[in-house]
Amino acid sequence: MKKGDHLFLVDGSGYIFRAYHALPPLTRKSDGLPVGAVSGFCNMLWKLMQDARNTDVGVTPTHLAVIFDYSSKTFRNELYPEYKANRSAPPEDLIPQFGLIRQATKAFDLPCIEMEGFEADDLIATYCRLAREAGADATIISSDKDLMQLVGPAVSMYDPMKDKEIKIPEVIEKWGVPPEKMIDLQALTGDSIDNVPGVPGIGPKTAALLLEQFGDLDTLLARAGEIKQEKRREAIIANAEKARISRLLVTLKDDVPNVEPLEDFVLQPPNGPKLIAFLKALEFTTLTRRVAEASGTDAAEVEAAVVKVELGDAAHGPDVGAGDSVPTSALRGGRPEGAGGGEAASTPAGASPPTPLRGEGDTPQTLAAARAETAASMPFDVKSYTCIRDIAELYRWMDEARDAGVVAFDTETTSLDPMQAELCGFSIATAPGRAAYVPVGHKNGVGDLLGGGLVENQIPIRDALAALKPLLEDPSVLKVAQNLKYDLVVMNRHGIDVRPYDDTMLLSYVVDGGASTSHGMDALSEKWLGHKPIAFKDVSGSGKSFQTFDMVDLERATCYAAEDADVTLRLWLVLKPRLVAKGLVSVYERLERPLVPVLSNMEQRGISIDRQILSRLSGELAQNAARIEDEIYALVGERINIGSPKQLGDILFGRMGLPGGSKTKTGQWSTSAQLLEDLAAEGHELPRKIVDWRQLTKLKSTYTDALPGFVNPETGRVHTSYALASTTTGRLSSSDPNLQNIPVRTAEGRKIRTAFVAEPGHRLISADYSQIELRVLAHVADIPQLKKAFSEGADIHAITASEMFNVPVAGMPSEIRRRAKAINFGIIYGISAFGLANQLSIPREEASDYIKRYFERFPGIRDYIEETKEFARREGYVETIFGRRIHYPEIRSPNPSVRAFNERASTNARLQGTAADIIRRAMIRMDAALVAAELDAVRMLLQVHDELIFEAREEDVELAIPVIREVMENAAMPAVSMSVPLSVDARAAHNWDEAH
DNA sequence: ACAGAAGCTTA
DNA sequence: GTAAGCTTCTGTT
Repeated sequence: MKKGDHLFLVDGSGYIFRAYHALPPLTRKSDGLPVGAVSGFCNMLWKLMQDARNTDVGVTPTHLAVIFDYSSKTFRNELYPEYKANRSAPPEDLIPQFGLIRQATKAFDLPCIEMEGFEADDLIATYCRLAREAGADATIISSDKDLMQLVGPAVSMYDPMKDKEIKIPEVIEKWGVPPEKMIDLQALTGDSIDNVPGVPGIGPKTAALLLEQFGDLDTLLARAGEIKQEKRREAIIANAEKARISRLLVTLKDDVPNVEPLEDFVLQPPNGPKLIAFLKALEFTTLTRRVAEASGTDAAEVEAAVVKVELGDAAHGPDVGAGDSVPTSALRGGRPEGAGGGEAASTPAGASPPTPLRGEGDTPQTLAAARAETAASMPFDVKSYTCIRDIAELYRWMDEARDAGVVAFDTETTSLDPMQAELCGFSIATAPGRAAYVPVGHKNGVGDLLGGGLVENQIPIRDALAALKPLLEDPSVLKVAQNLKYDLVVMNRHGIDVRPYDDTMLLSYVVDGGASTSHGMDALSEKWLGHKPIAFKDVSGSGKSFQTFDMVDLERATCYAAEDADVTLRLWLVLKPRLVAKGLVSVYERLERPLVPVLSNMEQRGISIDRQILSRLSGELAQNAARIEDEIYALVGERINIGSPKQLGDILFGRMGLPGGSKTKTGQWSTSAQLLEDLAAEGHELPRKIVDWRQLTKLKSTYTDALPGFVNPETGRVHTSYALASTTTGRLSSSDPNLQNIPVRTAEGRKIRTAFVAEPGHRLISADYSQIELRVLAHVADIPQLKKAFSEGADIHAITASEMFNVPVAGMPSEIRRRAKAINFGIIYGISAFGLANQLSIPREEASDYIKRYFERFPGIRDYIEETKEFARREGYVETIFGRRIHYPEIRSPNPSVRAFNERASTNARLQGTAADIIRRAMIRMDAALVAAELDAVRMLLQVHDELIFEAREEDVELAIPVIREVMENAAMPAVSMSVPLSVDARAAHNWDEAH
């Protein structure tokens, strides 16, 4: 072996265990004897060997060996008799697979390595060392954390089941420590599976923290007395010896004697017929075909090998054939490869007769009432749903939907992020109780992880979508979905549009805005249908047991997915009439529904970020934060966790006795920035440093470190997700990542904005409304002075100050203007003397006096606030000028503080909600206006409440800006003619910072 | 693994 | 004083 060579070491024992346990329980049981792990293992080996011949692939093995555990007794048992003592025998159905995997390895003509007294991990460690010393690289095919200590510049790991490489950064990401500290970390945490004791009560997070603080295990144990947390300190002192033994147990032995020379591992082309004989014996038809194609062998000519299966003795030696043997086919019950999972239930003919939605006589009102009644009262029967696996049946359902004229539609995918989600299937409902699921991308368990492996008898995705597309785009059929934007992004990516449509989430948002906390389907179903649908996590699991939807067996998938469509259709039947009854149709049709494709497009476009800028910033922030950290430690005298407000409070106000500390509601000392700033102003050194440290670490963790992880690998851009129905006021919200709170206030923070960039040859255009909420206030409250000021383009805060304090605008002290500005914002937020006093750091009496004076000068605003409260109390809601209703069910609460809160929120909601409606109207019209100006290439990317960000070709910028301003400034028209002009500032630049 | 609190970012 | 979302810490399950 020489420099440039690449050794692959497959952790055979680890692989089979992991593959077995990764199978969902249902699939495993119904499959009789799973050879899924063996199939997955063969697929994986084959793929690795294919890559070796494909020089386009970056990492290609020149040497390969598969390593196994020999037996359970190793040198570690001498050290610690309890090692692996509580490990139970492998599950019965797993036992035969150990032998099969060894046989598979031999069928591939690959070295099958094991040694008595040593674990596979020790052999792997030894071969890694040998490869390293020869100047070669090594890749360990495993994801076992016990092996991560081996990772280094020349050694990486590869998780074949997640198709993920594990190098130094990945180890740090997962465990918080670099590979060379993994041994110390494991010594502290122990391992319950292997019965490595560790220190009780110390988990990976704490261990990483301690190692970060003390450097390594020996230092930690020597200086354990310095640990601040009592419980932790005691635990470590008491268990120091256990930690030392644990370290011996988890340290891999990289000098196992008498190992095979690496030269024996040189990768040879596989022996086609020999391999095929084995694969045929196990009925791995797909892989048999692939191998036959690749090796130019006629598979039909090859006779299946006789494969014996060991029963009994599980992780045992090379003498295959010991114990009773039976042919595999007998054990596998003759099932074809990978036929895991139950067959989905199909509807018995004649069950649940469809209630047609078209063709009923009667008046619209009684019809609607009858439909709503049916929808709410008819029981749910998830067993009655159909799983469509036949193209002719799918076409019959498409016809049925077309006849009904309304169809509920839902997609099932592998991810919450619609830009990365893969379609698993879709469901439709044509009448209450009549729904079906069409699986198109469900996979078998581990058996087919690397390449294909679709569950059999699914309609090919192309064919299914070809049948679906005409229905989704049929102008005479209404499609109903819950949160359609998600499904729209997914379907758009498959070249399918959806129109016309209704969205039950948005119907609920318009009908019940403010009254329901969530407009999610489960909540709506319980509220309107009195039915609790199957929870997603009951189908897909959560946490460790989570599996993507494509791994869910078809029966359960059908129950879940078809029920969602059924629920959606019934919700529509209930909610649509209520929309009409409450006179909210135009709010829904003008402000909500049309925004769905607009946002879908914005999300799909995404925005470019410059990762280099972020990574440079991240480095700078880390350095500066580390410097401040050291200064803080020096001032405090010990290495506290600065990120812990609890520890910080104890030090600042407890031990150091700084003044002015107030308590939060849980009895902790408050360490808010405001309070620390005050202390800093009094000349204390430490609070200033803490504030600075917090700013730097916040910028680093939330922005510079997190944003690059959101870059979509296919598009190279960041695609946020906008929620249409998550705020009470009508604003949008942004998440994953939130692009509505990118820093702007400080110079340091603004640097992050420079990383949001336009494509080459393009510019970002930022257009934002100036003082939109104050303008709305001036309009709705009809305040002459404010209207005049806005019409003249005057400085509104200065005018306010001038009115209140009788000082001329010219030469006004900035402090006076600042106070007026705070009052103006206070008004928008539903002012209180308490809040204003806090904001301005003045006594409450003084704040109260300001407010009084303000209302004397602007009596119209006091009237407006009083009218709003009265209306809200009487009706239980307030309205924006476009008729959006926002409910405040608690406004009549007997609790004065709850009531006061609702009063403030409702006065604010009219203003914030109206402003939100205005920018929604602008967004809805924007595309058409740009197209009309032949600016189709100008793309709206982001919305930040009062700002829109566009990307435009350089040559389009000049023309685009006036079009954008025009649309935004006239967005209220013609529904409302505002008595105050709206004003928009727009600017173009290469990055968001300069454009803003 | 999850939930709540505290803190910080935006409009 | 309004409206959001994300990270870290902390304690519980």
